[in-house]
Amino acid sequence: MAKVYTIHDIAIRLNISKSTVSRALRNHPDVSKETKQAVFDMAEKLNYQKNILASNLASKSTNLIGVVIPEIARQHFFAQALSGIQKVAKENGYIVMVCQSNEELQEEINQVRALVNSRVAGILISLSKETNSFGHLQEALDRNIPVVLFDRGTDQLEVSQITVDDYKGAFDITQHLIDQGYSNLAHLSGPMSLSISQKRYNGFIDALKNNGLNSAEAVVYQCDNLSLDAKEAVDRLLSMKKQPDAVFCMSDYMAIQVLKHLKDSGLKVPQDIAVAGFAGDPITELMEPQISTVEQPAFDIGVQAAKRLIMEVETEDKETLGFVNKVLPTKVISRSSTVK
Amino acid sequence: MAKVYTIHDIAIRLNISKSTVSRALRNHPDVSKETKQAVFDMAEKLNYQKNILASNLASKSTNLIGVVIPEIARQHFFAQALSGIQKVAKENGYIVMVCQSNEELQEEINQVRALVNSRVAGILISLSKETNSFGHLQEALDRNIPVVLFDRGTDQLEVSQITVDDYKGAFDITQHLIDQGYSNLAHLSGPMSLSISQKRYNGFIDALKNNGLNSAEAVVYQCDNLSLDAKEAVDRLLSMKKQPDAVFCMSDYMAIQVLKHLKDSGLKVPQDIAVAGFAGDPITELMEPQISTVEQPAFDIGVQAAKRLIMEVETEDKETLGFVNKVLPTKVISRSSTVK
DNA sequence: TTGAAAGCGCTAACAG
DNA sequence: CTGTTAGCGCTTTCAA
Repeated sequence: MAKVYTIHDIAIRLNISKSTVSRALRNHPDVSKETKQAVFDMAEKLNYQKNILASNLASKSTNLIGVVIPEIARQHFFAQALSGIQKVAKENGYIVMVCQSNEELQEEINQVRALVNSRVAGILISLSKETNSFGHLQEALDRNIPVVLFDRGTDQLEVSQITVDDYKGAFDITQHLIDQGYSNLAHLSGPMSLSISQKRYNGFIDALKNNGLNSAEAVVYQCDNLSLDAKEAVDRLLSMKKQPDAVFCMSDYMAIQVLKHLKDSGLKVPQDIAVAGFAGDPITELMEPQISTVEQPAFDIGVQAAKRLIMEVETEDKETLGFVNKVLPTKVISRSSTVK
Repeated sequence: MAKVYTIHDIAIRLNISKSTVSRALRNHPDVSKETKQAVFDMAEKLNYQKNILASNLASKSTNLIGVVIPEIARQHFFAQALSGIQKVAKENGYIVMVCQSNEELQEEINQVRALVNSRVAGILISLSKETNSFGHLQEALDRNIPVVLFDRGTDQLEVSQITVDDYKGAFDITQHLIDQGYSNLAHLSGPMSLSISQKRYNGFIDALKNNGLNSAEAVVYQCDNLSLDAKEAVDRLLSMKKQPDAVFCMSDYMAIQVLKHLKDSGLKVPQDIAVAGFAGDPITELMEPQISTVEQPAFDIGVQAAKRLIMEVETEDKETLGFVNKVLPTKVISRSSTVK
């Protein structure tokens, strides 16, 4: 087993003090050029690796960023956002720890606690669908650990939030459906506990109203579970007296499944019924027909959220920094699933 | 900002020593029941949270497990495996740090170094497609940090490996294609630097031979890049003098894209040409036609790899523990993309 | 520009 | 069963 060297070893060999080595390694301004070079050389020679544990303990700060997301699988969005986060973290010398809440509040609480215990410098989180209390996040804040919400936010917590314009995205794609001549729209929504479900629902409803359509009669099938039973949903839509001619799903994953079951039921998309999703998952482009969706700047959300978090972590005067509430634009991608 | 209490605070209040508090908290056998209770109560009252940094530094061990995977997005397999890893880690009191190599060796090296620097207890890794040197892993091993490979292994390193029977999976699905009456098979393989590409290729070739088919003439389109240019690949297959009647893709993601382009080219699947994938991604079931694939026990791979790693971490006598090389079974899922 | 000394919060012998 | 004493490896005053 290879010997692990410490600043002590370097100091001894160079016949200087530990403190000087420590300073040199951190490129501290008041260490002479020569000393620094000597230290660097020796560090290189010994393959010295700083013990981050000790460093963090002594400096009472860490280079860790905790990320909590509902789930990685099945949601291209989160994977993309995560990439954005990792890029920014890396550029700034932070390491990210990723946790999944599996859409469960209790699990989210556990993960946040674990992160706080690991003394992360800050937390980036996208709330689980069950999250209706925020004590776990407040605990982090109380310990002076900044928290930034991304994508799935809440107005019950005073923290920075980077989200997407879910309302407008939903409004726009609904308008798109109407523009395409569909008039009897249905919406498969997500659990109303989720801010994004609410906003997308509102966008849908308002677009109907805006076009003089009877929003009260609009068919809305609410799925408390994000992975809905698509077959059941489709059967229900098809059994209505006034069958919808278009269905806007709150997620691409729902749309993919709905599309399948509609086709299995013998309907033609988009002739008999149009299908639209939300998220901009690349897989929508590979379906037949290609599915119209609302593109989100997933990677950019990650980037912005991470940048903001790091700023909050590194700013002494949090008071005057305040909080930011950034809403990024969405864009309708019109494809053949909604264009007759 | 809330005060963060330490064992010192508890000790003072209870008028006992820090060491006793430390022991009590860890449920050390030789602390009296009463003392323990008192300590627990006080800890609870103060909302004491152990400083893991300090704990780890003092004990020279951590409860961190580092995981390095090629990429999270686009590959359901890794997300699933990760879930398995997290489950086991959690059950055993470990926290996992996930890193992506983005299929790049340099990035993989950086991530492994960062993990070693963070003093992880062990590393779970699925090699990037570029990985052809193993110095970075050797460095970890030299520091007595166990490394366990999962899914994508190598025979150039003496470590435990948990993989899937790629060879047999490929062999079986090729046999399945032949059984269905296809005789002019093509294979879209991955980069040969990847053990899984090699094994799947070998399985394919051997199945052909085994059936008296001319394996030398078999069409193999090798994609150095895992995200192949499906259009180009399809065009090439279709422009052959002797057009293949079945194509076995080394990944589901490839299969999905190939399916799309084949259909765009006016071919009927599986009548004109059959398409099979590999991985068992749930999305294959939602395609039209549903895609036949080779199911891998993704979650279980994660579970087994994590269990083994933890065992290696916690065993003093590594010598007699040795290494394990576990190959989990695969299963052909026959669907309509390969059944006329 | 450098060094000495104290300490981050915890664990781990060693005594008692 | 409990306390004392040393650290873990690094950062950070405070002096020099």
